[in-house]
Parts: sequence; structure tokens; C-alpha cells
Amino acid sequence: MTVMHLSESTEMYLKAMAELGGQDAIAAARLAERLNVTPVSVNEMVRRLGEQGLVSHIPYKGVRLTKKGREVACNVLRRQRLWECFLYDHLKIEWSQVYEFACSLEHATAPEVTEALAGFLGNPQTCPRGNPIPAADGSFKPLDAMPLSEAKLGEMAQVLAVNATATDVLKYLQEKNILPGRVVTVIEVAPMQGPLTLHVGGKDVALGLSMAEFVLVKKIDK
Amino acid sequence: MTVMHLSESTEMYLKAMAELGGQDAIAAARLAERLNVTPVSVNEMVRRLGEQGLVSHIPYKGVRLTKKGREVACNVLRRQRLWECFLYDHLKIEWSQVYEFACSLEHATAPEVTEALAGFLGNPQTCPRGNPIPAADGSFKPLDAMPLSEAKLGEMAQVLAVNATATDVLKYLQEKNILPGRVVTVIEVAPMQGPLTLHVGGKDVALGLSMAEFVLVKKIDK
DNA sequence: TGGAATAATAAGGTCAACCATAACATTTTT
DNA sequence: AAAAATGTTATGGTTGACCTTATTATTCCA
Ligand SMILES: [Mn+2]
Ligand SMILES: [Mn+2]
Ligand SMILES: [Mn+2]
Ligand SMILES: [Mn+2]
Repeated sequence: MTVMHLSESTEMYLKAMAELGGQDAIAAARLAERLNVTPVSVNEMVRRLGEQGLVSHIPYKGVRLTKKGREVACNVLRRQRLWECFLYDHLKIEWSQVYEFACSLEHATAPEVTEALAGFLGNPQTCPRGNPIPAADGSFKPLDAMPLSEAKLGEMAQVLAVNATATDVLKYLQEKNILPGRVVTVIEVAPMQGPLTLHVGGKDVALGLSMAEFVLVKKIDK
Repeated sequence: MTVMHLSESTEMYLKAMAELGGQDAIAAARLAERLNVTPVSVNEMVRRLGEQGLVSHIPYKGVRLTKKGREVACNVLRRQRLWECFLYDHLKIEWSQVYEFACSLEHATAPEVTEALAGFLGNPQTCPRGNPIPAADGSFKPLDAMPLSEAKLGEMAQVLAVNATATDVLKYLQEKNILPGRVVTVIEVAPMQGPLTLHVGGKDVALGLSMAEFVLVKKIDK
């Protein structure tokens, strides 16, 4: 089984699916949003990925990673998050920029470099955004967390991870103190898909639902 | 002056010209060899680079970097050699593989990352192959060295740098102990473009002239 | 159950970076 | 001064990854 070289584009499609999808099928439109391409382009690409056995597409149901596709995706996530650790911990790059820089490096990283980097970093388990780093064999224990968007009024929760990728979104979350480790309390839930109001770090913060989807939290009792 | 994003291909053409050319014009055929493409492809690309003001082409004379092109090339060399330092000194990657891995990373490295990396490494002046690392402003003092291929019978010289890039060539030079710092003595020069025989590290080594062109040395008196 | 919304396809383009083959121009060598 | 070698241009292809503008198919919902 030769390890063909996959393009940056291919790796990004697979990574996006792993980040969005968990196990279930993903609507092509969601992929299009995240990758900033048109749905037509996603459909074309999905056909190509299907031919390579990386995804399966059930029309009108969605796209799903195959075993092979998931393996590749986990490996991309590993490279990405290891670079995030290096950029943040050793190069002292701005937290909100770490993702985008790592997202370039991930595609230019040979297996030998990935593993040497993991060793250099001491085999970290999570990246600066709180996401778990898949092991070299691809194994991967997903966070036991729920999206903040599902939290109810009055609930307290601890932020475990931020799954956003856009630098401006990350910058916004950083400014508002919505960062891994922080505890937030939901003090208002506006109707009609309106924003959540949170209490965090001594301040009140309004957070739109779609942003809150990318904040993964663990409920705290009491 | 917006810093348009240059493709990997563009960066590799410019870097190859800086590595091969020094100041003078480079024959398109030399570029084609180094980049493993056909001369026709080089001509097409040279046209595109010319339109962007990165090179100037005098037909039948050769291609030459413009000021702007040289700046870009030096910046690519900076990124490349900084990564070489990191991979070799911190990740303990095999000496002969360091170039090829750095050659991927160089195109995926934002300016902020380049400068943070330089700081992390303590602003090194040379890469593991002995080549000088251009400064952040692009300034660059070339080695005061000659190619080993020009050494005369009986001469002693110290290896300053190895300018080869192919992993198998680097592996060969490493095996034969032709590495930065080593002192070599020319004990035979075969006629008809034949190989040099060197004494280095207690052993006699035959080295073809074309490989010797990529070994930069400083003559040692007596 | 019939629209509306959503998803998928079809058709026709673009662009960068490669390829081969052939014709032509210039330089170098004999 | 020819001939040979080298370099350049012209033509015509390919591939991956995008795009737009229809058209068609399916699902969802009132
Ligand atoms: Mn990426
Ligand atoms: Mn390169
Ligand atoms: Mn088409
Ligand atoms: Mn053409």
C-alpha cells in the first residue's frame, strides 16, 4: 500500500470532514462553507475523493469518510496540532494565529518530521485550542464535550476546546476570554436563534449561536 | 508594495537561480536539470516570471534574477536554511534528509513564523550544510570559497559548504566524510574530466567532477 | 400533497504548471 | 563556411482545482 502523495486540497477536505463530522455524514453545503468554495466544487471534489476510496457519498444524505479517509484525516490533524503546539509553546506565536500558520505547515510535513516533532514536544495530548492530538497510529479519543450552543440558561460549564479555525473568530474568542480552561455561565438565551449571553472572566459576553457551536464545553454541576 | 503570494513553483525557480547563479546569467538548461523539468517548461515559466518582474531573460544568453527576484530568492533561502537548522539541531533528523524536508516547509512558512523561528534558533549564521543564512533584510555575504572541482593536484582544502540538494548525493558525501569542516587533499586528478581522488578522514575517496562542483572549499596553504 | 428549499448534475470556462513534438534561430565547433 | 549543438518558439495536450449558470432530482414542510 504505497503512500501516494495527497494534495493540500485533498488533505483539507478530509480534515474538514473529520473536524465537522465525527462519524456521521456531512452535508456538502457544510463542507463548502468551511472550505470557502462553492457547493458545485465540493461535489466535483467529492467525486474525485470517492474514486480514490477516501470518502463515500450518498446523494441527498451527505458525505462520509471511509476508514482510509479517516486515517488520512487523523494524520493531518496530528500534524496540524503538533505544529500548533510548537508555534505556541516554543515560537511564542499569537494564540489566534497559531491555527492558520499550522494549517500551512501541516501539508509540508513528512512522516519522519512529524514523529521527530512529536518527540521534541514530549508527545503532547492536546493543542493550544484544547483539541486532542491523534496518536501516531491514528487512534483518537474524542473529547467528552458538548457544543456551548446547546447549553441551557443558568448552566455553568468549563471550556474544553475551541474548534474554530478562522483567525478573526479566534481573535474574537480570545478577546472575550472564551478559552480552554475558562468557566462560563449562561445568563441569557435570546429567542429566535439569538445570541447567548455568558458570564466569563468577570464580564458579560454575547456570543452568537453559530460561534457557540465551535466552543466545546463540559457541564459543571451546581 | 503588497507581498503577493508566490507559488511553490515560483519560489523554487527563484531559489534554484540564486543557488546556481551568483550574479551571472544562468542557462535555461541548467535550471531545467536542477528542477527536473524540460527546457520548454523552463522557457514558459521564465516568461511568466519575467511578466512579474522577477527575472530577465536575454535569449541565447541566459536568465538573471532581477533585484526583486533576488530578494524573494534570498528570503526563500533564509526560510529553507533556518528549517534545516531546526530539523538537524532540534529534531535530530538525518543530515542527508534535512534539505529535502526543509525544502517542503520553506514554502509553507509565513514571515512571522520565519522570524520567530530565527529567534528560537538564536539567529544562526549557517545551515548544517555550511551555507550562510541570509538576514531578515535579505542581506547575504556569500562564502569566500571555490568549488572543489577547481582544486589542483596536491592541494589541501577545507570544506566550507555542500551545495548539493539531492538526498542520495548528500548521503554519498556523508558516507565519504566530505562534510563541512573536513580537510581534504587532492591526491589524483584523472584526465578527460575524470574523477578527483581525495584523501579525507584517513581514507581515499574518488569524487566525480560534477559532484565536486557542489563542494565549496577554502584552500589551505602547505 | 404540492411547493419551497435544498442538493446534485450538466455544460462550459479559467488558470498554473507541467508534457511532447516540431520548426526555427543562434552560437559553437570543426 | 558548413555542420552540429544548443536554445527558443509554436502548437497542441493534460491535470487538478477552482468558477458560473442552468437544469433536474429529492426532501421537507405547511
Ligand atoms: Mn491546511
Ligand atoms: Mn522547496
Ligand atoms: Mn467540463
Ligand atoms: Mn497552448
